[in-house]
Amino acid sequence: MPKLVRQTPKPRARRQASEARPYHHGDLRRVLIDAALQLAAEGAEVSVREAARRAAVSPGAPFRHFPNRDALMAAVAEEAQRRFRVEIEAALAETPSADPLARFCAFGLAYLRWAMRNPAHFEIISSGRYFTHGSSAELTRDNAELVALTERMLAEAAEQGLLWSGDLKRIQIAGRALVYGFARMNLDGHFPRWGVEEGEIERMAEGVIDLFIAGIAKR
Amino acid sequence: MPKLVRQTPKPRARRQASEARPYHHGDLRRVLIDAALQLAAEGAEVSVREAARRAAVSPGAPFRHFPNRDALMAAVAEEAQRRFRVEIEAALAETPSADPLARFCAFGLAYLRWAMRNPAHFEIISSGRYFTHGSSAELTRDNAELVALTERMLAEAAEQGLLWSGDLKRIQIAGRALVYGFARMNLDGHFPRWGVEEGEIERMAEGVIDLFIAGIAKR
DNA sequence: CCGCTATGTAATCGTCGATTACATTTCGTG
DNA sequence: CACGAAATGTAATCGACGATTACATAGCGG
Repeated sequence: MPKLVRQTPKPRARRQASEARPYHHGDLRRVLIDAALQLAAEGAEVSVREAARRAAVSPGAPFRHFPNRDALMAAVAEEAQRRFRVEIEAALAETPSADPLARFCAFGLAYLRWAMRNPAHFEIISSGRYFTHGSSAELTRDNAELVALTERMLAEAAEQGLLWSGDLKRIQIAGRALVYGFARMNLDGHFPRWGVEEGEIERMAEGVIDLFIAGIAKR
Repeated sequence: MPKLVRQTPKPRARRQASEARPYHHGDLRRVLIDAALQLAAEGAEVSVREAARRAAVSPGAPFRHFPNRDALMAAVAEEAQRRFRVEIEAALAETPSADPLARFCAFGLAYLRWAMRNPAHFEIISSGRYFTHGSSAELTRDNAELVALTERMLAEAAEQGLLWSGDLKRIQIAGRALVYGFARMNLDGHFPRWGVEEGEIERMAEGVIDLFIAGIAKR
């Protein structure tokens, strides 16, 4: 076995013209984000070095694209958040009900479903432990849009006299705490301790959302 | 200033008989747990080495008491959980109301107050990322007791006809998701993004709990 | 064609968790 | 009381990681 040799592309072996790689590696930034996303999805620790390994690149290379690990994680979070938002909006598009509470319910369900099917991505987005959250304007904006979405639903519901309480902010926070808490209980492995079986979780999510809606609806 | 010298007890300078230190350092295990707790409370990363430094001991010493970092974190979690449980029970002792829903409410408030005043400890207990949760029987038992406590309250409330729904498990999970989610939103720094001011949080916690109670109460 | 900039490599540092060999203290038992 | 075993701590070392630096190379534009 030859002793590990310098692994630069051979001097005059030009790349095939077919693939237009603009630079040495060809958008290493993108490849690193994807590698990190995959790492997260596998439940593994996301390290800059491992992402570099998967991109077949030296350990120092990523730092040309991200000043530090935090910045890579922030980029990963932005990508995950984008997917999250797309899925939520798709689910809402499939529920064009006129009833604002029905849409509120659909939102909660889509939120929980995505969180439970993409636990690692959800964690990166929401936990605020992988990077400094103030840094990403895109993340903040994306999140604010989703918040505004539910605000509108609730305001509409209030206008139509569907709610018994007029404190919309309180309802808003409580609703978010409910779905966020449920998602995190799943993420943090609380459900086995609570006697909730694996296959039972998604049904329980529906039940919990229904309970909340019934709790705020006019009686 | 003298150059940091080996800090072993002087050869024949026997310790005062008053304090019975059984071994070299005198319950290093205890000191390490306290150091780690303090580290967490400061918001710093909890590393075995730093705990060892604070205990003025070599980096390898802690491994005589904990097989690995996880085990140290588990011990820290047990200590934190113990304090958590003590505080909850004290709060309930101060609320000897006959009304089970009032006690349920007091439980939720005590839960949230502790979580918001000891964020790092709450995180270690609940996040399941600092150690493998299956390992600590004490933690599991402690938690199960608190769960049983709220179960009894709810069962009592149902007996007295205070609830409109009979699905106690669903109510239980929803209630837990609500307080857990609220605590984690605070922990994960979500509230600034939600326009909730720092001083407003505790009041909002009360409001959210009241909303939930009102939502499950007989109408 | 030449030089500038973007990008990647190699080498290095300090920290961490973990393991091992060795030293010292404590304790129980004969 | 002495001595050996067990408990406890130290020192040295390993490999992985994040990060920085000096250097090399590819591609673009004047």
